[in-house]
Amino acid sequence: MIPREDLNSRQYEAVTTITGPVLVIAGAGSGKTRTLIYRLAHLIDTGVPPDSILLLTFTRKAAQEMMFRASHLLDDSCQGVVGGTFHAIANMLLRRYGGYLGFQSSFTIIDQADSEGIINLLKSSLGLSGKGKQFPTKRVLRNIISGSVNKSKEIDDLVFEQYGHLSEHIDDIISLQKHYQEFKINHGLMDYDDLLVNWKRLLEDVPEAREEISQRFSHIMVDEYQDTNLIQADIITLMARSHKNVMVVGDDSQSIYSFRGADFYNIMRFPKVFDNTRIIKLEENYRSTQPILKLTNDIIRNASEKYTKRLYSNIEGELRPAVYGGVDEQNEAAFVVNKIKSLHEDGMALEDIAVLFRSGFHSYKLEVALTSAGFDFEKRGGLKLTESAHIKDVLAFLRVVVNPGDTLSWNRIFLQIDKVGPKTAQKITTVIATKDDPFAELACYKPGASWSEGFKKLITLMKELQETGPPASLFELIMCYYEPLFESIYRDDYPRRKRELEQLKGIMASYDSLQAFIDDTTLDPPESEISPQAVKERLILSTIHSAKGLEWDVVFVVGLAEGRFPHIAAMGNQREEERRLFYVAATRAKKELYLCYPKEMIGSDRRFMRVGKSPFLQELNRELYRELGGEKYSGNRYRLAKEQESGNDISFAGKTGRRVKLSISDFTVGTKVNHPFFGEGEVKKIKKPSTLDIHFCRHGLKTLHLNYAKLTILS
DNA sequence: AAGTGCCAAATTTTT
DNA sequence: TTTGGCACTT
Repeated sequence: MIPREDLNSRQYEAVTTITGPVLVIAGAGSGKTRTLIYRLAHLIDTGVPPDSILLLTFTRKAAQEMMFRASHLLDDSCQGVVGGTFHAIANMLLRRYGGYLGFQSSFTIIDQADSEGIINLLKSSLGLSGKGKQFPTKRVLRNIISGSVNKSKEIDDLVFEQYGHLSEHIDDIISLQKHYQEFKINHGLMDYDDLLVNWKRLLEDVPEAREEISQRFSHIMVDEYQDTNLIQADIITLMARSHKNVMVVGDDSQSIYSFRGADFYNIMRFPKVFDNTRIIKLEENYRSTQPILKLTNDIIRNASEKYTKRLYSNIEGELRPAVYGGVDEQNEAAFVVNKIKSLHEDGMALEDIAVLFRSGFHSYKLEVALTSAGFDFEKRGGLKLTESAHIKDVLAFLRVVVNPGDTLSWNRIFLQIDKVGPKTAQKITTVIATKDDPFAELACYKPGASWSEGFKKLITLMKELQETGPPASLFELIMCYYEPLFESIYRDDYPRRKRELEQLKGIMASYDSLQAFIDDTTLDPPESEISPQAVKERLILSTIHSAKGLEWDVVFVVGLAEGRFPHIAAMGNQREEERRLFYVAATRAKKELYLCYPKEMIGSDRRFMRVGKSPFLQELNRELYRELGGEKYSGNRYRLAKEQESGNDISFAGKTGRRVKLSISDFTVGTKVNHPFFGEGEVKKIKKPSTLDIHFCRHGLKTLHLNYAKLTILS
């Protein structure tokens, strides 16, 4: 039996006494996932076979976390429980039942970049490229095309309201969309949306499959229900229709994936879809101290649309959250590094600290500062290993072996050959890929004189690859061919990429089915770091999106500046979503919360510009936080931090290396200098350790630090 | 017509 | 760090 003494009465009720549909609406840190896991335990205790229980979540991280916590609480009894993201489950089911829908025996799942690639390809072949101004941007187009899946009646609104000037292109857009769908079907490709659409189609159109699947999963539980889109909600409804053993858990204030079609109204609809739904509200917060909770409640207070929950906490603590305004990004980073240093010295484990930010690149400055201060960290969000060009190159070989109709991968392979450009590659691709046996076709293809040698090598490789062995040996074969090409393509950072390929080899070695490997690398791309479990004692840097559902003792949120957070282009509903994003970030903190922003940033025009604190910070009640900075950190301590930093890391001050390092004695009042951003200026004042006041013709008076500013002396 | 090389520009979030 | 455009070469 599983101990359940830490459940409150309502959670206990949800877990044990309720059968049939349950909707749990719960605030941040109220033990949503825990309730799910206890229910899982309860089901297993009462004799439900583990492998007939389906646990669904939205993100990979959440799925991993959930399964980890389940295994932690249930030990071996959770073996066989099926858990994962919607897409991973969809893939599993479609591989098994896809025949009912007339799928070819092999299909390849493609990622966002691939579908954009197809769109571009079609655009040019349909004569729609060029003069791009009137045609939708990549992102708009993507929304139109993928949006058609979830809310097709809104396409017209989207195009006409927001992009009214596109109305003359509506036929082009529709034909592009049609071609895109055809292209995918003809080449055995499926994107993320297709997985769900086909899953739903299977459940709707094929009664025997629906029956079998419903019986296979007699109990369904969904975490983060506010992140599901309409199709996913429909799938849940269809799957649970016969037994109604479904429990969903969500928090409307944490809905941050609407850009993907997630719709938190699904929560409100749930009781209407399932009769006799029991609704349970969990309002006690078990995560954060009262002062942090007060602030986070204040963040969401200003939301224009919300379902009021009054969160309360019984966790003691007096420390109010802190707001720190740095003079610039370096200073902001220095503050975070200093604070982490002192926390760590006081005995706080690094893995209990996290730094969160809006976008992947907001942490660049901090990453440099942390590295030079000797901290090891793990970055989450941003580029994944499988998204980099060299990995995709290698994967392309494997993908054509699995799915010979995969035009995109063929194209990628041909492009690697010297003297073959986009046109030639496409020509070969169109000739061979539509045939029944592209490999045989390839062997007969007559290459041009200038690149016949490389092409012959490719043919040899492809022959060898077809005599399939285990994935690891395929990798060896590919590398024999690819490595020489690879060295010449990526001369600059050859070693780093080489290391990543080694990593890929390690991952492949653990698979014995090539198909499984290909699917996993698309649905569940490995992080670029090696064995995340092995290294524990590490600080986490993460985008807020990837931090969802997790918690740390101490949380820093950086980059809370005007124009950066909320994102500059976010208006209306999107802006509300940014606010919820901020809410999610702040509610990750258990004991201490620091909100930081730089007062000066480098704008897109490569000039410094002053920015204020984020509007979300401005509207907060002043009494709920402490304001740090001013005296304490802009003074000595700040300079100290900067000097330590630059002392450890010369490359930061003069990355180019050719710049002679100037010392304070090289300057006198009146020295004319040049600065890469500010232009020409004149030294006005020399301050203590190595700081100069310089008047710039175009930007006025600036205080610059010698170790940082890339100054050259003009006279 | 295709391929190469260089410089400039931009870079939200994720299944 | 990767992509796009432009001029130049094959």
